[in-house]
Amino acid sequence: MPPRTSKPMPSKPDPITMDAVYTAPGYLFRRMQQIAVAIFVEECKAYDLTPVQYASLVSIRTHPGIDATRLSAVIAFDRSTLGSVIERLEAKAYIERKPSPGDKRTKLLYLTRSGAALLREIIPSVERAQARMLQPLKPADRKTLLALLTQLVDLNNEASRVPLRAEDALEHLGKSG
Amino acid sequence: MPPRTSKPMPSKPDPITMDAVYTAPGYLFRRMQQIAVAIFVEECKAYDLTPVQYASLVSIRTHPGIDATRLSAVIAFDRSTLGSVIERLEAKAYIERKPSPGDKRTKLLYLTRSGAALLREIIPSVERAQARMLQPLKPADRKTLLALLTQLVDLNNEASRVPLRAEDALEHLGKSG
DNA sequence: TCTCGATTGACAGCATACTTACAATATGGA
DNA sequence: TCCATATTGTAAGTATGCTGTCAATCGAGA
Repeated sequence: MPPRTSKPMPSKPDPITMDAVYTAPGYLFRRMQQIAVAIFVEECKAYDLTPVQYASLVSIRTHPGIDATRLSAVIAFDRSTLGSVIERLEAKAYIERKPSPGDKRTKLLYLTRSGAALLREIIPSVERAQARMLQPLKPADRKTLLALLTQLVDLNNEASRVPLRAEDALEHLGKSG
Repeated sequence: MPPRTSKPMPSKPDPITMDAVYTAPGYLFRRMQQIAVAIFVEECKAYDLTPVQYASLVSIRTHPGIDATRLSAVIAFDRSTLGSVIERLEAKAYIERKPSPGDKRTKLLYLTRSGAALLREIIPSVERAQARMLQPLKPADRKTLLALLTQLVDLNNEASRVPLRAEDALEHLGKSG
């Protein structure tokens, strides 16, 4: 509860408003990201998994044997950040790293049995979290917001430091040589 | 949309899609935040100021003599994070910390002359950055997105770990003793 | 007035998210 | 074949963003 002092307001010099911050798109995006992470963590706290770790696990399940660099392109993290994320997931025994037979530089990523199990279990919590983020809006507005955001993120893809390179960039993973 | 083709992938086993990630609101918020920061930093790189530092400077200009805890409420950072932000701003000589006459615990924050000057200079770059974030959308869609996002952030305020407590919570700053 | 609970700034620790740099390795072209 | 170039994982460094904890201080009620 904010302290509600009901004093008469004397002289505050020129109350320049905070609107330059509060109405800026960048501020709203940061706030919304903060809120989204808080909701995710709260809903999933029984599993001790962060949003980033969750996205990584889903990607590894979708692309078993992917390497770290390609994984970073698929979920739009930079390689450095992803390195420590992978370390933590490996420490928790949700994934395994195996040396690539063809390339001594790369290590291939696989879900462990326990990682796959966790993923199955956590999905309801994740869905609850995702729903809660948009809950306050009217259903029609949720659809509108998601559509506009999807569009904007896609059109701005190249503006980010680590653009998303979706599955198309990974076709060679399926090839034989 | 990112190139998310549903073409038949030959030798990939059971191509579980990434849609569970890509269409999740939380993922879109994270992506958009990434993009927004990248655009801000790029437009403002001549000034070496981050979005968070900018918001802090604006708040201190609006509320001269604010203390760190109240500043954290006004821009919705937690106190720990803000501590290091303030340190950096002080190291760059954009702000000063002065002991509070009434309360030995708090230190009051003020813009320096150089901080005020920087703020005046950087505003065009910040506005360019904010505009660029929404640029790819049609003007009507920009308005819609901003309106929905403003609404959502406000309605979800309490869900974040550090809810925004706007100027209303700061009335006592105007008091004399 | 005195004491207890709250507040404040500081610190340690963890987890993104980015930068640059580097060694090991791979690859393509002369 | 050999070399210039590129890629890969890793590391160090900076900056949010959160969790705790702590000592100093403040303020309100007994």
